[in-house]
Amino acid sequence: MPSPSKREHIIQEALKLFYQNGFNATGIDKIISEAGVSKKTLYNHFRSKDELILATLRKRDELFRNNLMRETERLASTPKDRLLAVFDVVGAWFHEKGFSGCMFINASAEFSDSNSPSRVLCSEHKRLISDYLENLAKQAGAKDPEELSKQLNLLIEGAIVYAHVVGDKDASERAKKMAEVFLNLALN
Amino acid sequence: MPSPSKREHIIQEALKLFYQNGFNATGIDKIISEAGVSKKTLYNHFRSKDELILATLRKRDELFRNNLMRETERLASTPKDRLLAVFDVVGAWFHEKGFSGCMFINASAEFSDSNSPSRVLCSEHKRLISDYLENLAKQAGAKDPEELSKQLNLLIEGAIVYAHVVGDKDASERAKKMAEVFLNLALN
DNA sequence: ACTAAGCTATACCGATCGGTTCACCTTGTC
DNA sequence: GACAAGGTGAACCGATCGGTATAGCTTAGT
Repeated sequence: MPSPSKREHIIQEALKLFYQNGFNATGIDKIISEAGVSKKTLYNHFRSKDELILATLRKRDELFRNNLMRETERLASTPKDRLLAVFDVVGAWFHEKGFSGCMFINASAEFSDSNSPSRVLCSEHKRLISDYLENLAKQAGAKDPEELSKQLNLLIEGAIVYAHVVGDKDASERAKKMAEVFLNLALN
Repeated sequence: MPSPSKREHIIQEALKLFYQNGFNATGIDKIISEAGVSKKTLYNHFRSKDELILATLRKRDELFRNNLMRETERLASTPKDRLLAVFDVVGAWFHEKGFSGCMFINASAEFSDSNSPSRVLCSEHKRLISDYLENLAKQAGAKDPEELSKQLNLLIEGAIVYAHVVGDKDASERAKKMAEVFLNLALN
């Protein structure tokens, strides 16, 4: 059977290239040369480029959300503090070199069919983050946890766009201040 | 000299295709066939695809901001009301069929070099919208018009992403309610 | 009526796209 | 030591990419 570690390695390289240069702009040849793998091996693990993209997005979702939760819970201990700490985590992300916006927003920009597996995954990713926030909001005792989580999520998306398109890396701080307002409104 | 109307027509078709299907995914051949124009004519008006993209983005910026201002000023008469009406205008945009997010966010996702002319234009577009909001905020008597405009802009970007990626077309209403909070804080 | 310019249509260019095929090499297993 | 499986590297496929060249048609200006 094909080696799982090879597969993982291909996905790792695809992650970098797709994120840095986009999906359509990144060719299969670039990926295999960067991964140091033969074309046949790649197509042994993935039926097509589309499937590789899908696997890459799944990996990104996993890594991103795991990191978000881990860092959020490391920075703060109460649910309320954590709902604010989320903005510090994304702020640190903005300042990472190589930051190129949200990979799922980027993917949604490139794939026009909103029913395609990739687009569905993008939507799912956002929903899962919203779920995490909603859970924290519940624990914090918010009146309407779903509404609060959607508000905070909207602020996060706005900050990401601002950081990426306009280059305002401090957008997370503005969003955090705005989040405090709604947090206080929701918690009493 | 090349006919300006031909040039305009090419840009119109490019606008549709680039917006609906993305920049890299839209080939020159598709554009000329859709525009009913020969390849030579296109390259008579534009040195390269990059230049056509740039001209298309400039046109989009012009059309989008003109429409935003016109509709905003049609829907409301006082500066404060107009700052809220902006969210109704983008809400109507979300519900248009063929809505595919913000063309400048999409372009920023496809072009990785943030110093490229296209990316600079994207950043500029967002700044010009922020300027418009700031002007309204000033007229409304906001304490810190620049801060308020950036807050509202961030809400707008968040709503756009939510509407496009998640498909929640009512994100503009949530953003509007959130905007009211900051509007009231800033106006007194 | 002649000319010059802008147009169309088509063929063509080299490069690259996603994907397949083939011959060979390496590796672990019985 | 034979064999199967997964790997490599390179050739190859048809299609498409952005861009150029050529030949002929239409139209406006003098």
